[in-house]
Amino acid sequence: MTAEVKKSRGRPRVFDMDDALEKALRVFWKRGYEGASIAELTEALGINKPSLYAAFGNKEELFKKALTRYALGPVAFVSDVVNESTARKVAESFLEKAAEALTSPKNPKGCMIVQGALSCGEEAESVRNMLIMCRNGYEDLLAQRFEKAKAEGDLPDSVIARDLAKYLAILHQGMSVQATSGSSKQELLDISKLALNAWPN
Amino acid sequence: MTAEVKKSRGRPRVFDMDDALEKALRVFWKRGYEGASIAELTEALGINKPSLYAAFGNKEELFKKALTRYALGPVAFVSDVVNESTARKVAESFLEKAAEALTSPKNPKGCMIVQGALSCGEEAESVRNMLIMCRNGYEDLLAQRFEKAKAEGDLPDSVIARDLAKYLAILHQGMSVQATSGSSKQELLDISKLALNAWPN
DNA sequence: ATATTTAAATACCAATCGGTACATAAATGT
DNA sequence: ACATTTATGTACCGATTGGTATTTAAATAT
Repeated sequence: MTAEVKKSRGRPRVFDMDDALEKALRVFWKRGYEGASIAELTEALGINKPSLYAAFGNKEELFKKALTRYALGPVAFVSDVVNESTARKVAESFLEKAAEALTSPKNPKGCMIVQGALSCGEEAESVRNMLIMCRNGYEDLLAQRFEKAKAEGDLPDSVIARDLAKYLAILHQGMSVQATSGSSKQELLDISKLALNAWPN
Repeated sequence: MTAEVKKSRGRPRVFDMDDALEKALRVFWKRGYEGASIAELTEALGINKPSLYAAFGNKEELFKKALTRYALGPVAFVSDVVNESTARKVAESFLEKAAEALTSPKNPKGCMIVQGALSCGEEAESVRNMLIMCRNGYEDLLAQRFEKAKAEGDLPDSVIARDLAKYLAILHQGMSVQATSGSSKQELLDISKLALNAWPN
């Protein structure tokens, strides 16, 4: 049995909401929240404005939905890497996956959570704050993982888990900027290797 | 003798161009290029639109002038630190000055060259490219300094100067994002210290 | 068949965007 | 005194912004 039960009442939607959201995600990813106009979005989705508003609410809600999709897709690796067996491997894996994701030729360069609304007008402040929470969120995830590593004796007691997490977050965010400046995956991998020389024993 | 010779012909300008440019800089610094509207700029400068256009050309030219001022002011430290006596001291000084500049309570958080137009609409692409060139510019400056250090025997031949420069650039750019996410100067200094553990002997 | 439900397409909205025409005010040159 | 030059303030420009009202089309329920 295919799961799709389509006994919907009225006129059927002519576009696929999942496809549309993916397309919207890529516009926001490339342009940022402010830089993505409704006109560019509707053109990319191949639908008219009223359809977009009916399906997704408004621009901010569309962005939120795209962001959720982004978190579950292109940056899902963040929640994966904390399952690595050692703190060192978490860091290595995190940076490697980041270098890959930030420079993939299939996608816009850089990270949507970093670049989506770093500086913006007043009307985009709520989106900016959303992204700040996202960034702090994955940093916290890493910090918790490194706390665990300390408890397990995988990391010395002397290290500060939060510092390691923030170090990785800074590297990721800096690499995101670099990716939009033209750095290649290999360059980012080289710097990742260099950066890991700072890792505690 | 005060240098000001004011035998200007027509009606005198009622505002100080230097003050105005400083105010414009701070608006762009906080809001980014797209996020700063002409309305917000004229309000901050305390002048009317025609005065702004007469004095500075248009929005993009005003941004360029503000950017030049920014480069000569808040981020002049980049050209200073390369005069440190050793590569290690260059790196230490660079990161310390960056942490200070990015979190100063007197200024908007973060770096205008990093955040001014990371993601943007099509009409701001030229500004985006300007900022990319700025970022690559100071990275090049550091790379040259580290090449010199290698030639002097201050750094081992095995290190790649460009990698060290890019590492510092990534740290700076990541720290800029962190500053806008709420990180304090002390936090950034702590991470800087940690990051320097990766420095070659 | 017909009523009901939902989506599509067109056309429109006020507000804001960056940018200017134009008349007036304030200075200097002759 | 008067022409010239430059800046100011008001009022305006077309284009674009995010967002809707309204009509029409396409499906199901009865």
